Parts: sequence; C-alpha cells; structure tokens
Amino acid sequence: MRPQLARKPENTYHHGDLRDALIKAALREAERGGAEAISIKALAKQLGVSQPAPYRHFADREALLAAVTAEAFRQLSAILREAMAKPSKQSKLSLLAQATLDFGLRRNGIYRLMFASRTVSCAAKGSELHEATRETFALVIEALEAPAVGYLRERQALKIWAALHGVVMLAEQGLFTGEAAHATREELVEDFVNETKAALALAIRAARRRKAMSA
Amino acid sequence: MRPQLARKPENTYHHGDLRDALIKAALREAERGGAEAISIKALAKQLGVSQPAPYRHFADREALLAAVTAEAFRQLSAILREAMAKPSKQSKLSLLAQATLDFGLRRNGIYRLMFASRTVSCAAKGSELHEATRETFALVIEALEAPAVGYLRERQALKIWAALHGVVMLAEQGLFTGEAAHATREELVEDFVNETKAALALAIRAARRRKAMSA
DNA sequence: GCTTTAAGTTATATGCTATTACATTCGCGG
DNA sequence: CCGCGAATGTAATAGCATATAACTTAAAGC
Repeated sequence: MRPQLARKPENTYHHGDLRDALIKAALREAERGGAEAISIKALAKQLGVSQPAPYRHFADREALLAAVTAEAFRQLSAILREAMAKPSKQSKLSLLAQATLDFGLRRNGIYRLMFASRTVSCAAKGSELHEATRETFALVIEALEAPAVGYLRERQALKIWAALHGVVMLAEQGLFTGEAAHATREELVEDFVNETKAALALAIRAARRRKAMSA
Repeated sequence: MRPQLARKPENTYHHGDLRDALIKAALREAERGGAEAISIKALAKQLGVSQPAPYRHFADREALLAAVTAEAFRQLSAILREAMAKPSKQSKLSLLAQATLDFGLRRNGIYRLMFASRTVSCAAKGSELHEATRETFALVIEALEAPAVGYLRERQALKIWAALHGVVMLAEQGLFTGEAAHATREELVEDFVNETKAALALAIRAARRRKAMSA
C-alpha cells in the first residue's frame, strides 16, 4: 500500500490523493444540502488535512464546485447509460426519463448543483464541466433512437430534457404533494415521453415523404 | 412626511420601515447573483442601520430569504396577470408563457431564488411564501381558459408550468447558445403552448362526448 | 405622564474563505 | 545515491458573514 494510492495513509505528510478525496467528500456533502453544504474548511477537517490544503488543488471554492459538478454529470451519464442498457419492454427514452426523475429527486442536493446553480453557465467552452454536460445531453439524443433529420432530433431532445427538469423542479417545490397532487410526477413524465415519441414519428414520416417526393 | 412612512428618515433612531426596505434591497441584490448575493451585513450597511438591526425583523437569514422569495412570487403574479390582461391576438396561455420565460431569463437571480432553491420546499403549509406560490400557480390554471373537467386542467397546468421552467433552466445552462442552438427558447415555449392547447381541446371534446352519451 | 415594548446600538463569539510565509516529501538528473 | 526543484502540506493571519447578548432609545397605550 503505497502512500500515493492510499486514501488516508495516516502518519504521512502527504495525503496522496487529496484532490480526488475532496471531490468525493464534497459530493457526499452536497447530496444533502446542495452547494451551500460544501465547506472547504469542513472537508479539510473531515479528510484530516489542514484547512488551507485544498487550495493547493483548487484555486477557490468555485473551482472545487465546478470539479464536483463535472463529476456529478459523469455519474449521471453513467446512470443514464446503465438505465438505457437495461433490457426492458420500455423504450430507451422512457428508461432515461425515469432514471433522470429518480436522480433528480433522490439526489436532489447534487441535482441542484448541476442544474440550478450558476456554476455550469460560467463554465468555459472547453472545460471539463462543459464537456461533461454535453456528454450527458448526447445521451438524451441517443435515447430518442431516431435518425438525424435536420435538427429535429436535437430539438426534441431539448424539449424532453427541459420537461424532465421542470417536473423535478416542481416536485421539489411540493406542487405534486397534498391537495395539488392531481397527477403524479411519473404520469407527467410518461406523458412527455409519449408526446416526444409521437412528435418524432410524425416528423420523420413527413421527412421521408418529402424525400420520396423529390426523388 | 412622518417617520413611519419615510424610507430613510435620516437623523431618526428608528428607521420606520426597515423590514420592507430590507426585502426590497435584498431583491435588488438577488437580481444579480441570486440568493448568495444577499448579505444581511451588506444590506444593513446599505440602509444605514447597524449590522444586527435586521435580526429584529427576521429570525435568521433563511427567514429573510423566505420573505424575499414570497415577495418575488407576488411580483411574478402581478407581471403574469398584467401580461394576460394585455389585449392581444395571442392566447392568454401564450402570453403567460412568454412572460414567464422573459422573467426567468431577465431576472434570473430572483428566478433561481424562487424555483431553484430549497427555500420554497421548506415553507410551511399556511406560510406567506406557500400562499404566494399557490397564487402564482392558480394564474397558470386561469391562463388555460378551460373548464374544470376532473383534474384535467390542473394536470395540463402542471405540465406547461414544468416545461416552461425546464426551458428557462436549460437556457441558463447555455444549451441554446453556440453550436447547440438548434431551436430558440421561444420556439420551444410556443411548441409546449400549442401542445397544451391541443391536449386540452381534445380532452374536453372527449369529456363532452362522454357526458352526452350518458345523458 | 409613566410604563411597557418595539426597534435600534455596541460588543463579541464563531465559522468560513483566502493569502502569505514556511516546512516536508517526492521524484528526477547528475 | 544524493541533492535540488517542484509539488504538496502546515501555521498564522486577515477579512467578511451570521448570529447572540446586553444595553439604549423612541413609540404607543393605559
């Protein structure tokens, strides 16, 4: 067990993998409490290093948040990929939608870090975070299982992606609980999924017809 | 000009309307920067009172945020009401949708306070904030201009409301800018509006038929 | 008019971010 | 194998924010 690989080598001056440990620990903190629950000082204490040690790996708190958010997007991508790969009678899109809803509600603190903070919109174009978000969105496009016809696919992906996040948002606001529970979150998500499928099928048929006409 | 009514009476020990002034000033701060930009200390300084003075009116920062968020919801309600009242060829729903999108993008800091923080979900049932959110949602139902048929109306309201917020969210993430701009935000919103109208019309026709059959 | 109370003040404790100056270890070239 | 530079960690400290306690002033009601 070399110090470079150990998580907490104990009695060693160097931690060995502080950067990664910080991200993992911060994700745990964010799970309950969102971005506000991430405190550099608390993380340092938790990992047994001095309070300013994290600043060797991240310029400031924002930089840590960006790295944590990027990791969260990679985790979501993995979850969605796995959900879509699962053999099932349901469509890939339906599986992705349910998995997204589940992630958004179960791990809401992290979810808010990803979709409801300004961290992402501040990410530079080639940054780790920017790439991670684009990769997740690419999975949505993939889930449509539709051929590329102009930007139709991308547009439908945007729509279903937006709708999903809206449902998570309202659910977290409590609009689906109590007297207002006139529909379940799952029902709404399935509605959106079906509308997306219908719109896609319609548009693709139309495109085929156009192509056949011109030929 | 009695001290009770003046915003900053100057040379008076008592501010006169500190609670309200705090909320207004906090809203201005939140407009750029969201909840994080709201600092009790800074607000106190800005309003010319001592730093702990705000604690006479709000138990803690969370309480101030809740009050600010409630005020924001009331402002949004007023804006939506006004947008819907405007004589126009467009439907009430379309006007409401555009106004919501506009509010979400233009005043994004406040918008995040309202829809992307845990403040709302923590609001107790009879609280000022809870009431303000329900009133705003009631406007969405009103905008549908549809008769109450079971919970159909409420369900469609939930769907369009969710979709709208999803669009704002993705727009703020930058998914509509650069190479990914395969559709404008406005296009997507109009899509959702039209789908809602279509679904409502269809369902209401079906309900009428059922009623006629049973009669 | 006097007292109670609401609203504001100063002083202070605690926690967080971030920087500076210093210490230790790793790893690589001679 | 050793010595030196870079990477990584520590101690000390400045600055800002939340929040509380003890005290003061003005307003409001009997």
